[in-house]
Amino acid sequence: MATEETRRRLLEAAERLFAKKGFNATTLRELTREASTNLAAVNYHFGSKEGLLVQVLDRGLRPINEERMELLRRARETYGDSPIPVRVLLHAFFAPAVRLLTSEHPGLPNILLRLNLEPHPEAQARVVEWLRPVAEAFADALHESLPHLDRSQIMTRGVFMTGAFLYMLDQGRELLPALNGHDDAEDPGRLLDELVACCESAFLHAA
Amino acid sequence: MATEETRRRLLEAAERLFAKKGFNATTLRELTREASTNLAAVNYHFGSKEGLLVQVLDRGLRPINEERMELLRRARETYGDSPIPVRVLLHAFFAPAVRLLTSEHPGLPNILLRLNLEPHPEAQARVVEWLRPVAEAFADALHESLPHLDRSQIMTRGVFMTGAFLYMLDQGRELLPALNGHDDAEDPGRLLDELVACCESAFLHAA
DNA sequence: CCATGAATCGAACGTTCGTTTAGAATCCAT
DNA sequence: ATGGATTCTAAACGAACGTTCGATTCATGG
Repeated sequence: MATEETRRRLLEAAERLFAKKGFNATTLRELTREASTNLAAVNYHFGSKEGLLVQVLDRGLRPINEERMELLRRARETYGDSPIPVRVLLHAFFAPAVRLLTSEHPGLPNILLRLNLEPHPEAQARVVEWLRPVAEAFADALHESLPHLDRSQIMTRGVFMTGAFLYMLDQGRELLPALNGHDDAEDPGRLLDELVACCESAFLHAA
Repeated sequence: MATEETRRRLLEAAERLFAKKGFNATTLRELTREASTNLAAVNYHFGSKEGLLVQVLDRGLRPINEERMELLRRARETYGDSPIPVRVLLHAFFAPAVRLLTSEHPGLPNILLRLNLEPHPEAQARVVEWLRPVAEAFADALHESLPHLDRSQIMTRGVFMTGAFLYMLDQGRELLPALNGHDDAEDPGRLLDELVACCESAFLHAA
């Protein structure tokens, strides 16, 4: 058979179901039924259920981090040796994530949030491994632009930012319309603007 | 036997284990062993595993919400008919949570975060039921203090705020020290100040 | 056209889970 | 002290899980 087809269907079903019901609560029987294949397919193609999770994360996160680094590189060129404005840095960090996580991989924010809470050592280690260089690069750049903040404060606000970001991307499409009493689809562009503005304020506020 | 003693031990073991391993990943066998009682005790005292979760949440959240409303009432008295400063509102909302969630119920932020992500309909409905009047009261007060923001924007930033808050309280004790390279225990007071300041900035920033 | 390896399939395995049940132990009012 | 209600215990149940395995099907290069 088209050798990549089943893999792809499994990855898509996994992303959707892991986000909807959680990793542990998603059964391989349901997942493989959703992907129109056999129960044994996951273990054949990915070795194990957790191996499938790792591939789901890799498929979604790698392009985001690559684009983040590319935008940071371009900003560095644009601003030469002078500090890159905080707003630009935040935009470079958030824009790829907002774009890809609202369009191609809408389930990932939920999966990532869960990953911080549930112990999946292998998958967690992979995510940290992918994210660390990006986080370091942006923390360095932020430190240049905000010399009055020490690294500890930058990290604190970075965690603040990350939590707010993931929580908002995940809950934005359900909780917000419910609370607001209408269900006009959240405009990703508007969401990104709000996010960048909020985080910029959080970073710029007097220490 | 001292009729309340077993219940209390079960509630404490549940709060600790649900936070550490998650609701689904916590087995009643481990939980009841931790509470030095029998496997059947949970079903006897709480009807089911989910009944135990509901009681854990109630025990932790009820005092927080009561104290929030009390602080809001006092602020209303203090400021009379003039709008309550945003900083005061945020403090009234966060302070009880920070205090109780860092001392008596350190596991609750994690449980609450998970609850937003995993579907436990009964428990979720209870939390919403407890939180709704509080959220409404604070949203009203915030709307008076920030008339240039419409209700939708206030809710958006409230969600932003809640995500950041829970994520920070939960990750603050693990992720932050790891990222900062030292493990001095986070000072709850300092954490609260940072939180209020960040959120105030996020609310005050130009729309 | 057939042989070969990859891919799929049905079926079963062993484990673990939450819950139930029947009975023993304990407590308290009489 | 005793009888009934409350609380605890041990054991078992049925269900559902991830994984494994041998057989089967399929695509493909010789």
